[in-house]
This record gives sequence, C-alpha cells and structure tokens, in this order.
Amino acid sequence: MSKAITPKGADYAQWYLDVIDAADLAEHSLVKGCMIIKPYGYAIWEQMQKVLDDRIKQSGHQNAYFPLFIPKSLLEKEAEHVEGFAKESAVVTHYRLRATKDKKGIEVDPDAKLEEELIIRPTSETIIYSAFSKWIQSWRDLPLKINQWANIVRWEMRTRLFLRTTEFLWQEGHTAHATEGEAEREARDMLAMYQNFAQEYLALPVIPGQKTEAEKFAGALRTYTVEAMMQDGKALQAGTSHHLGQNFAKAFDVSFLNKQGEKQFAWQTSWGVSTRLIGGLIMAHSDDKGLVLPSAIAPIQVVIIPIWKDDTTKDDMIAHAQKIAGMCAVRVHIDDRDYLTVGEKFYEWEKKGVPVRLEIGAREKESENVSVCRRDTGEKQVLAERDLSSRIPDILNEIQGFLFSRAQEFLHSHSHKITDYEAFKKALDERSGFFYTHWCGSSECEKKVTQETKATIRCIPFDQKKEKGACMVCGADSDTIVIFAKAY
RNA sequence: CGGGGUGUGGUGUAAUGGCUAACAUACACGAUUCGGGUUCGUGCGACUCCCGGUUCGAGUCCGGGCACCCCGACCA
Repeated sequence: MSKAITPKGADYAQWYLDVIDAADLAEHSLVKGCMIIKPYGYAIWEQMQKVLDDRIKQSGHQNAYFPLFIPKSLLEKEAEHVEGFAKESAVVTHYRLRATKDKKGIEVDPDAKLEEELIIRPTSETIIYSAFSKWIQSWRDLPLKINQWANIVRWEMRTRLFLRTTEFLWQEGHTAHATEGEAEREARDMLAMYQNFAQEYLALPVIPGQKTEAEKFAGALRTYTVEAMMQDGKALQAGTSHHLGQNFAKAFDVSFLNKQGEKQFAWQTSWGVSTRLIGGLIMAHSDDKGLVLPSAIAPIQVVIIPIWKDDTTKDDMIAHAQKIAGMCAVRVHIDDRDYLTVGEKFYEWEKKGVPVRLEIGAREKESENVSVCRRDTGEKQVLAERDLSSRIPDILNEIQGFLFSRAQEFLHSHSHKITDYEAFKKALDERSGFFYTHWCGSSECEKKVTQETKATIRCIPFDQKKEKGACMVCGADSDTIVIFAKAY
C-alpha cells in the first residue's frame, strides 16, 4: 500500500505540502521562508512558463529585465505603494564584508554603508516605470507592453511552501497606454488570459472578478483577480491584474505628447502570476497517493515501465520501450532503472502525478499490446500498439477534462448563497467554500466580517445579475454580490 | 511582536531520574526476490539544541539562552 499521509483535522494545506515534499518537488531551504524548488517541481514551473510566455508574446508583449535592487527613493515615490510594501521589504544597507578581528569569521564592514539603501524588489513597478518615463516621449511610443520573468522578495511574517515564500518566482507584465479605455482593456484581457490558462492548462476553475478597495494592490486604481478553490474549500488568489490608472505615471512622470501636442500621463497596468500556481495545482488535484498533474502541464505525460525477468531480456525490453515511446508522440519518460522493483516505480510515478503509465513486459510484447493506467481514476486498460499514437493523446485529453470537471463540480458544490449574517457565521463553521452574499460596498461592513470571521471578500465576480438585495451585515440596499471565503 | 507547544542518528519516533540511549525508515554492502513498496543478514550513523544548576546519577527535574512549529497581527 502507498504510504499515504491522511489529512488530519482542518489543515489540508500542510498535508498537501507534506505530499509535495514526499514527491520531491520542493523543500524549505536553510534561509528562513525561502524554498528550494527541486528539479521535478521546477520542470512543472517550466511548463507553465512556456505556455504563459507564448501567450504573453502573442498578445504583443516583449520580455525585458530590470534590476533586483530598487533605490529606496524610487520605492517611496508612490504613496500608497510604499505603504503597502514597506512592512515586508528586505533592505540592503552595506556592500562589503571584512574579516573579524580574530580572523575566524566575517562581519559587515561599517565603512561600506550605502548612502542610499537598496530595497530588494517586492514587485517592480517603481523601477520599471522610472525606465518607462525615459522610454516614453510621444504617443508613438505607446502602447508599451513589457513582461519580466523574475524573482521577488517579500518578507512575510509567516510562510508556507509554494503558497507564500519569502522569495518566489513570477512573471510580471507592465504596460503603458494612451487612454484609460485601452489600459482597462489590457488589464481585463490579461486577466482573461490567466483565467484561460488556469482552466485549460491547470484544470483549475477560477472565478474572475474585482477586488474591493481594501484588498486591491497598493497603488492601483482597480485590481482584478482570478480566485480558485482548494480541496479544503479555502480560496487561493491564482492571478491578479491591476489597472493602475495614472497613479504611477504621475509619480514617475510617465508622460507623452499626444497628437495635439499636449502633455498627457500614461494609463498603466501590471499583472502577474507566481510559483504559487504550483501550490494551487497540488492543492486542487492531489489525492492520498500524491500529486495528480493535468496532462497539459505535466513535465512527463507518459511514463513507460519496462518489465523484464532477467538481464538477458532487459535490453530487449528497453529497446521495445523506446519503440513504444516513439509511438506516443508526447512527453515520455522510460524508467529503466534496474535497482528498483516494478512496484516501487509505480508508487514513485504515482506520487509524482504522471497522468499515464504504460507497462510493457513479455506479456504485452508478445501480443503487441500495452497496459495503460490512468493516474486520475486508477483505471487500467489494454491497448494495441498500433492504436497508441491515436489513443494516448485521447486519454491525456480525457484526464485533462476529468480533472477540470471534477474541480468544477467541487467548486459548485462548495459555493453557497447566504443572506443572513448569523447564518453566514454558522455556515462558515460548519462547511467550507465560497459564500455569495449581498454587500453594500462599505469598508466598515467588510472589515467587520473579516475581523469576526477571518473570511475576506475574495472578489466581486464579473458574472452576476444586477439583482436587488440587502447587505448581509448592515441590511442596507445592495445590488452587488461578493464572494466571502477563507483564504490562504 | 503577543499566546501556546516542541527540541533525541539524515527522517519519523521511543526511553518511572538508573545498565552500552531503543525502534522504524533511509543509506552502504551481500544474498534472495522481481507483473503493486520482496525477504533476510551485515554495516554506517546521536557529545539527546546550547550554557549553567539540583543529584551518587539528568535525554528526563530547575533556571537562562537559542531554534523551530502552531495560533493571532501582515500578505501573491
């Protein structure tokens, strides 16, 4: 039997993270709150990168790279922004070390104090827009659409593997436009891109919507988000897209002369997704046996386990496996290690979430068949070799579809409509999930709920009928429905 | 930074104040197996977080420190 780690109590997240560790994806490094992403985990990230990078370029953005260090004076230019990130910034104050007096160690050289401290980027708006301000002079320079793949440091009090690490990897898009409408469309388009990516590739159904004033990005006009639900019913913010308005443009003088020769401030957006998505992927699809990866994102889509009796048949069977691999025409791995038993290999690849496993031994070879096992359902079948090239892609698609519809069904069955605050509090104790309620729009009501229940407004979903109701908290008239949930 | 908890081989655990700190797993080697984690043997591996105290005797009790975990405040 598998060494399943059964989830205890409410902390499913920790359980999944244990599974991750067991699955060799990542571990906490010696540096507090930072993580080491192991090769297999990184391969998942690379798959995501590949798809996202393509889409970002297809929509007219170019990749570029900006410094890791941000001068303090830059960070403080946008008032809301600095307030939002000040409490979680890592600061470089010196540029040199020296040997200690006893020559046994090293210490910071006090003579090497920087005149101006450098902040390790918690996000790159400030440094990118100070560049934008030089790059943009004319309406002809717009729109400017840049993307950066980078690492980020946010010194959070509390970290959780993949979901909230001190350092993380992400993609951040930054654009400047001539008009508000254009920027708005950009912000919405990129959110739609994230939604599509999450659903098509990660098999992760998400709810797109707008963040409230309290939850929006520091310095933004509006923040859009896609919210996913994990298997314990908690919400995970899977991606955000911000319409920054002219806030940063004014702070960094990102301006241009329009066709009439008038000076205008640009309208800007920024948007990003991070390695948190790996965490989301794990927490949405994993089971007791470990990870379950959607076909579209799995670094290895098909693993082939050749089975041999002795050394004389071994090479033969591996050669046969290579032939079979060629027929599959997808990302295939042949596990030809001879120091593990077949059973051990099965467990290992199940733990790593490989969607399809092919078993080939004397039995299959003789009959020109292949045994196929699906990771998601555990279902086994026998396929003829000649059908592989057509059936393997089918099966991978079926798995992708199955994972998505299973997650979607979960999302629906854990979404509740609530009208009464007391009922809401009670429901929050009894069951998990998304709670759709009317909200008057006041931050007082929002704050009250958050303080009393720990649930936050995840978003104001785009998709809603304008129906009249009463705010769950204060009873005032409301025509807005929001999602309350506990979040990671 | 507040409240709670825990520190024992790489990992997970055990050990009334009392023999050489035990077991599992992992690792190494040798056999044996090999179509779902085979079995057996041998071996490697711990100043029981640090400093001090009580005691004939401390992994265990006491004091201090440090580290980590959980719960809050903060957050992608």
